[in-house]
Amino acid sequence: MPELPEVETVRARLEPLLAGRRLERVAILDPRLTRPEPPDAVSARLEGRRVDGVRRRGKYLVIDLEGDGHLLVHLRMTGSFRHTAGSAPGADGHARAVVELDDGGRLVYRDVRRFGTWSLLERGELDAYLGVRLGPEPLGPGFTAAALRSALAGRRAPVKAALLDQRTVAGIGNIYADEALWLARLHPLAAAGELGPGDVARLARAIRRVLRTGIDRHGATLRDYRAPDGASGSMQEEFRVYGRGGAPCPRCGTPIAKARVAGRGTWLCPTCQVAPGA
DNA sequence: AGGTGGACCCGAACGC
DNA sequence: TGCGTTCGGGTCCACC
Repeated sequence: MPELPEVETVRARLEPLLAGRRLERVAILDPRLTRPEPPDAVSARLEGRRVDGVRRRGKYLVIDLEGDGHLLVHLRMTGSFRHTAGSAPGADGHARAVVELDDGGRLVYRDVRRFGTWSLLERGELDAYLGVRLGPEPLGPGFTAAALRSALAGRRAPVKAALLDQRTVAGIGNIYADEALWLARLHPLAAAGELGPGDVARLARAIRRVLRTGIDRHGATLRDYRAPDGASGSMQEEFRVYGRGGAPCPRCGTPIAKARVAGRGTWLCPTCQVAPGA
């Protein structure tokens, strides 16, 4: 659900609301959110600090705080922010945290399934934390066909499993993995390490293209995902295979098939996406 | 060592 | 209609 394009959309909307603001009051309503840190300890360290900016790395939101602190937010499946200019009600049963800003604005963090996480990292901890978890940014200069080729080399896992591994490349989830593999005409079960240089080059291009389109469309709103102003994305209208079992492949008309790969629902065109060994 | 599958969570969709 | 069951999805972790 929130994958790179959705998180980037949230980042872009959050940045102007938060940059330069001071966090006056922070109420963490669900202790799961900051686990294993006690919620009161985290809110005490957040209160009174100014926000320097809001960045994104993979699917993580990085809220930079004065004094080299970083609030690292992962929305997982259903996390979302909702901003109101005044201290309007807003906090329903799924609110997990409420932040009051020094301009009178209020930010409510909601998360129906409670998988999302807030981690407050201090000086020097951020790079180590992200470094062991994330590969290159797919839209940054470090993500080239050669880089992807070396990340996939020798791996026997299905290429889809490798794409879902955030250390291969950061920010791809189930939806954009299926879309990128369709665009690159690769079967999700193809062994990652056995793709040819041309396959990998097509895949790298396809990844960048589906993610850029996702950002242009402000993400995909299937159920829960919303931007902080409540707006929906429209990327779901651009899906070629994801969730479209039985519909004709936009390239060849063959009905889209549904399979299970790496434990995930997987949609593909059985004609244009070449099966392994075929 | 690298890959796989279950746990976590809960609303929605599904099946009888 | 109403109830119980299954599904999904990102990441971590135990297991193979």
